Amino acid sequence: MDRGAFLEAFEKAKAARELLVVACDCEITYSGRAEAFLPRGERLIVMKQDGVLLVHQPENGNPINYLKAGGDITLEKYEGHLMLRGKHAAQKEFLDIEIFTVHDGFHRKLEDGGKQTLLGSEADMSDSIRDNPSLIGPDFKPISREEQTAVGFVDVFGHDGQGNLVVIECKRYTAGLDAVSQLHRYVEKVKQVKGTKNVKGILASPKITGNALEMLKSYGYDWRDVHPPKRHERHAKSQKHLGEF
Amino acid sequence: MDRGAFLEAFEKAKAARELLVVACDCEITYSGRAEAFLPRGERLIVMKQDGVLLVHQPENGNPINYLKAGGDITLEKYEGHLMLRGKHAAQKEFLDIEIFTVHDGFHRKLEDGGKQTLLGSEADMSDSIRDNPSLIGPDFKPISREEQTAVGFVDVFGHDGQGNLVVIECKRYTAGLDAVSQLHRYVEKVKQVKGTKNVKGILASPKITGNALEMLKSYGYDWRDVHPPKRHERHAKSQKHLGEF
DNA sequence: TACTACATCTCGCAT
DNA sequence: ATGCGAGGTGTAGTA
Repeated sequence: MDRGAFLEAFEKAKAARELLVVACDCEITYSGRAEAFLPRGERLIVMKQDGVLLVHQPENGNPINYLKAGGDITLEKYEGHLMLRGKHAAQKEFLDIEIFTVHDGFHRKLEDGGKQTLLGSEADMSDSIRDNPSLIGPDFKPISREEQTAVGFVDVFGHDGQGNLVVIECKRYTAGLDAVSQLHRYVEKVKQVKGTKNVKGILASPKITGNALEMLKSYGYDWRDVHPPKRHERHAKSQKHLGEF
Repeated sequence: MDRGAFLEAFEKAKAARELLVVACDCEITYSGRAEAFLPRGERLIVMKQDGVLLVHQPENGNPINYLKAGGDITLEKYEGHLMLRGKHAAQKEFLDIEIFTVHDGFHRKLEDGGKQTLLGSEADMSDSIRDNPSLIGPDFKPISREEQTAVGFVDVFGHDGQGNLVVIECKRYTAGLDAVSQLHRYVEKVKQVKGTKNVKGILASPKITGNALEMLKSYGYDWRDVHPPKRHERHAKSQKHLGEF
């Protein structure tokens, strides 16, 4: 793909708000929330239909450089080659891509109204606990789930039928020190707002690190081994549930 | 691009570990850390040279689906169209992309040994404080920075010359409740390890939320308005520094 | 490997 | 717009 063809392709793509993809040899400067420089090399550049700009190196999952939607992207001749400039006035940032050689590329309008459905999130986990409180303990009675009460974002909130409030924080992966700190914050807040010291803290996750468990115990909280639900597990649970009747 | 050409392109790209890019109409199923389904629509699929697989919708910055390097990717005929399968045995996850129509695409070996240099990270910020302790206060004396001591990950550690140890947590953006919790964890750890109660906590960030400031004060800690360094600021600082001699 | 914390985090949701 | 927390977070650094 020669320079003229790419300039033309870019203008068409920009005007029609099409996806533009190009493999090229380039050098990149970013300035905004930080400052960055990437010396010359071959990368994949993607301009999406909403103005998102991505630069991918040939390995690793994340873009090495990017600009969010809402900026302005231009392509112009620059000292014998090309300069692709992304400017985001609102955020005072820019991404300058000096393009030396354009290898391959295309542009096209993509039609996609699809929304992904996802099962196994932390929200699904707190749903699961609310619907199956015995996962926490035989006496646990859920009151609310992910409710925006005066105490803030508590994943599951309940009581134990023995005069204690119970605050549960869920993590869908290994719980670390940060999760314990978060739980502690919620428990302290509940104690303050409800004006009681009878508040138990429970961390529910499929795993917990050693240091986190130690810190959890030092606060007097407990850990429960709970996994985020998946389809087959939910299915198995439904069967068991049906069997109970 | 017809089906046969894409099958051939895929096999060449896979064998030579080349970048493969394709715009297509597809339907996607993921199972692994969670379970997800994305109904039919037009997307951009990228297979990188290390086996990373990305699916981008025409808008938004993040891939809607992906697989990390280390898995196996195959393309085969499937019920009259194509199935691109990524399997990651180690992580027990798979990404199945049923491709109905291939629109555009190319494959190419990209040569890129470039590493990005970046200024303005949190590490740069703690460097800046160590080199310029007056950013914290006239009496602050830094001792260590990001050192892995018995106290753990403390961004900047020092004393105030008045018998108090000082723990500083840096955030390059607005500090929230999580940052205060983190600082609190470090201060408590230092008190415990050093066997003293004379430990001050300081949160250094360009901004802090109201609730975070309130929580910070309730612990008796302080906030300092510090910005992550940028090139021109560092330049200005160097000039000032030179001027001091 | 496990653990920890950063990230130009991004994204959605609620106030 | 800001605050807050999740994320299939990813990634780097260290023990």
